[in-house]
Amino acid sequence: MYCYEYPHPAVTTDVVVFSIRNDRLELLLIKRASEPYQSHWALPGGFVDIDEDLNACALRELEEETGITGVYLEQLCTVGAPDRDPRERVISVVYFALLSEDKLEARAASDAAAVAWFSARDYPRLAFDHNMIVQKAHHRLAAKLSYSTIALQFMPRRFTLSQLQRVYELILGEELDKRNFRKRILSMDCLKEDGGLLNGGKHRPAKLYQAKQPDRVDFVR
Amino acid sequence: MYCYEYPHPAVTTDVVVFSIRNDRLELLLIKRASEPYQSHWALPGGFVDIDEDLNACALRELEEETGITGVYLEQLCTVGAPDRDPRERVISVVYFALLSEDKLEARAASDAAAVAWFSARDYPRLAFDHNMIVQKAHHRLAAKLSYSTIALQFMPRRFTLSQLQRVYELILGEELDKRNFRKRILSMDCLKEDGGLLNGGKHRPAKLYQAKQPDRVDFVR
DNA sequence: GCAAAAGTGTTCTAGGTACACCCATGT
DNA sequence: ACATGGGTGTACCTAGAACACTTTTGC
Repeated sequence: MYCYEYPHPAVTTDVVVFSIRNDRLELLLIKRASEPYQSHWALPGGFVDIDEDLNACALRELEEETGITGVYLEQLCTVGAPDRDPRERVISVVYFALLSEDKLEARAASDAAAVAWFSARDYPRLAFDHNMIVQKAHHRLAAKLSYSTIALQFMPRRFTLSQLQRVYELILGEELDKRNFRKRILSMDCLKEDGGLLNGGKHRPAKLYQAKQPDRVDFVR
Repeated sequence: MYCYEYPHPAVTTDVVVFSIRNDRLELLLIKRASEPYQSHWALPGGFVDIDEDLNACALRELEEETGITGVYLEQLCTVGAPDRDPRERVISVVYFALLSEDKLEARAASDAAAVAWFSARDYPRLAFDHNMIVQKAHHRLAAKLSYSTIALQFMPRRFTLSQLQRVYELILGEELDKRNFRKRILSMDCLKEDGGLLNGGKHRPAKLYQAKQPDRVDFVR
């Protein structure tokens, strides 16, 4: 037992994990194994250890519950309405994480009840206030596309400009002009030609590119 | 005594309060009355009550420690390095608040040890990780000037365009062109002419304006 | 040879920047 | 009358938007 002179809230981290899969923006959810909201879908997350940094907690819970590591992580907001969890007062520090499909393939293990990907435009009613949180995360993601290199976090090490354009289109929900897109991306000076070509289908092969700084998100424009 | 099966961190809110005073951007700090960091300057803030919403806590602590109410409040980030407070694990939800000078005059009471305003460009070494937090808040404030109507939160009910321009200049730290500034602000469609004039000094009186929606911060551009 | 995506430039438009003079008041 | 800040318009420039055809491959 751990006792305090004044009541203390519990603190959790939750993570909104996005990836591009099946030609759409998808969202990783877990099925809750226990009450409250048993068998409801929810964001992965859990309680902060008493000596654990907040983002370390987010990464640990993500790995424990979904097997996923090596993501880009960014703090989104902190929610703490007094009645958001029926058990006790819980304050949740929310992160959003972005994941490229190659990292996704490599680590598909899980120790949670159930883990599944959902379309970010069509997902079930979630536990707690998680629907509102996902909306907020989606909004932030779309906003950051226009003034940062954040979309590169969705890309595998090598990719074509058309693949990158498709990522933009899926997140923004609108088609973009190919020539203007290439002009703009290349002027950001965040990509380098890989030298390789991708022989995809019955058409001209596409040049492969890599991010100059795959682990950084830079502000541009 | 309040006891839990697992250890719980303490949760606080801290508030970075900015205002425009003495023709500069200033910052409200309190002098800590007790350990740790006794008699160091720090951000106003304190522990979240167990049934209290987070922003309600920020507003309450602000009023208790500085007498200030009626501010614009926005969540900035949450910090929680395990060793940031020597007493116990403390996670702090940080807000920033903006205050117009007229609200400031009206409520100058205080129940804290000492309260004082400092230049946002020259303030002392603060308790905890508060220096880093203030930097972050200043940065966010400057960024939001360019894509929102946030600067209006610094203005009294009635103000002139020159006064508003001065606010922009003080925060950004650079002079702006008068004609371009007026064109841009008026094209945002966030101001209405008050009808009144301000007879300031030995020069032509200035038109007074009011914010169309004084309690909202809108995104523009 | 045909279907399919890759790759490539120019024109137009709008918004931002640079810039100088007259106006209304107080002293 | 003069000193002070208030108020106004235009020319230029740059970045974003619109837009169509040739290239290279697989089948």
